[in-house]
Amino acid sequence: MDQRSSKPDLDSAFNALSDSSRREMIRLLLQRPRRAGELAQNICMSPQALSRHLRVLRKAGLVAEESIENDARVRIYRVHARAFQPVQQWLLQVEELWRAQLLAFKSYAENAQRDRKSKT
Amino acid sequence: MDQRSSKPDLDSAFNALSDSSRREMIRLLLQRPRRAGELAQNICMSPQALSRHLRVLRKAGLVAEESIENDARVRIYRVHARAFQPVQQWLLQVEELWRAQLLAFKSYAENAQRDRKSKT
DNA sequence: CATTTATTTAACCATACGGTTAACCTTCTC
DNA sequence: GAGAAGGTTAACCGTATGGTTAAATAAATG
Repeated sequence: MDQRSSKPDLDSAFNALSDSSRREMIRLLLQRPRRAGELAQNICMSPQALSRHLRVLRKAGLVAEESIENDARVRIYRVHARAFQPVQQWLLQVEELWRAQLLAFKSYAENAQRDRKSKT
Repeated sequence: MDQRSSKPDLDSAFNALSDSSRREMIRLLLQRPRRAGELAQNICMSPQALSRHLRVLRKAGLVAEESIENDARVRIYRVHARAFQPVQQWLLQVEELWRAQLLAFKSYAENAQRDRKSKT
């Protein structure tokens, strides 16, 4: 019955996206799958630091690593777009509830206005 | 020229959403604006802890507090839906780039297939 | 005015995060 | 095989986060 453990994927996904370097990495990996070193050049960060960011993204399921046949040392990173779906979905739900709140307020305001008119 | 300081709003927004308790608070506040105590009942959390979560949401701009005329002790919290827009927008951009990547792969695959056919 | 009510802030603590340096794999390359 | 290349992990350290208890604020209430 612990609420905090109900959606660990959303937690880690949102958390992974809360860092601008990681978002930039996502953006670069969306252009095309890249090697870690390639990212390090563009992000201007030490390979070690970048590797940790990659691990955060990997654990959140947002990126996947795959080997390449030529050189087994390098791993290619690719965005796993499916993992964004829960995030998108949550935000869409927010939008939906927001609209419902707007409608509720609108009808409330209209009722209040009608009540004021009938009172005078 | 510091990349990390370019989008502090997105950072704090994503970070604020990376906690399931805070997401639940958002959900409750979307149903209707509520007082802090009301949230504490539903979230099952000490008022102090909840207040800090509220501050995180407030600093991220996701919720706004407003006073109420009846009792000036209580503050009503309300979702500030506009603040979700940058987040949504960023994710939409991801989706867009993802589609571009899909198209690129598709054309690559088709070319490869055509090349194989023409070779035989 | 003292008390209760509603909530936030302060102080404290344990834990988590992020960067750096150094060490470690693994696989090319000679 | 020795060494270099490409990356990841380990150890360390400062700082941020989150919860708790206790104190503070502010206003309704008796």
